[in-house]
Amino acid sequence: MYEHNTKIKKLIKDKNIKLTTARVAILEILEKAKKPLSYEDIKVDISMDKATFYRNIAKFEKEDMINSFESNDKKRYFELKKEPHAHFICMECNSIQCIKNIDITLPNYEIYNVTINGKCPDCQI
Amino acid sequence: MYEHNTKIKKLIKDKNIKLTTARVAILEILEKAKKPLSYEDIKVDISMDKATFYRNIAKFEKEDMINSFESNDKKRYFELKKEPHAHFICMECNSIQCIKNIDITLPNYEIYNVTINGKCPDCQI
DNA sequence: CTCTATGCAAAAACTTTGCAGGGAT
DNA sequence: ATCCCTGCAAAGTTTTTGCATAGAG
Repeated sequence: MYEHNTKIKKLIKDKNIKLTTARVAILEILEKAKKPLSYEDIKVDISMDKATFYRNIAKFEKEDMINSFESNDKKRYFELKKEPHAHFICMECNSIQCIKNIDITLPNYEIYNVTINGKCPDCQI
Repeated sequence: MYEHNTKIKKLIKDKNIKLTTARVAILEILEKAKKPLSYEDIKVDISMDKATFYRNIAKFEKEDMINSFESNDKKRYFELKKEPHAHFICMECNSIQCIKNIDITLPNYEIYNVTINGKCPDCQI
């Protein structure tokens, strides 16, 4: 079973955690999305209890498989871990944009992620 | 009344909003703190209903008098508006540190504030 | 078979809202 | 006198936890 996505399957098995339908489903959606998603975004596409969702998210974070951050709509957003980048959150339209090629370093600090709040180009009057 | 803090008083009157005990109290505490505070931090020093607190915070934000951001303890933190700077939030000890002298610009974006999550120097093993 | 994962329901934590009374201008 | 502000209580939102059952290895 779960033959339909070898890549996701491998992602899970490599961490020595159990391969379940719920886990495959969450990771598949995050992979396809190519942008951060919240529980509300994800639940549209899968039937899974929210407790299961959040418990799996917690496990994925612990295993360093995903990143999360909070937007200004009070929800947490999740994405598969990939090359480091910042997130821009527009306070007008609430859109989230990935900002690559941003270079932030602080001596002696280890940086996990960067969130920038402001007004995006589309929302400038 | 409220003669004890002319600066805060002026801050409020300049915005043409009513000068109330609650408003003066909140702004005085934020001014003295010199670092971002949450409702929980602030309520220790003043007796004020949380509804009043949050309604005034909403008004202050609308009037562009304060900044706010969310930490990873799920609470919102508030500070008086001053020169732009970033906030570093340590995921280990939950401390919040103001980072000045950081230069982040994105062409066509208007930046309100920047939050950096990671591990602070004290929490590196 | 054993141990982890899941679903359901209830709780938790922080913030917001409705409403009636109080206070600033 | 008018309108905005305040306190209280109740509701709202997102995330977490307890417990019994189901499922992966």
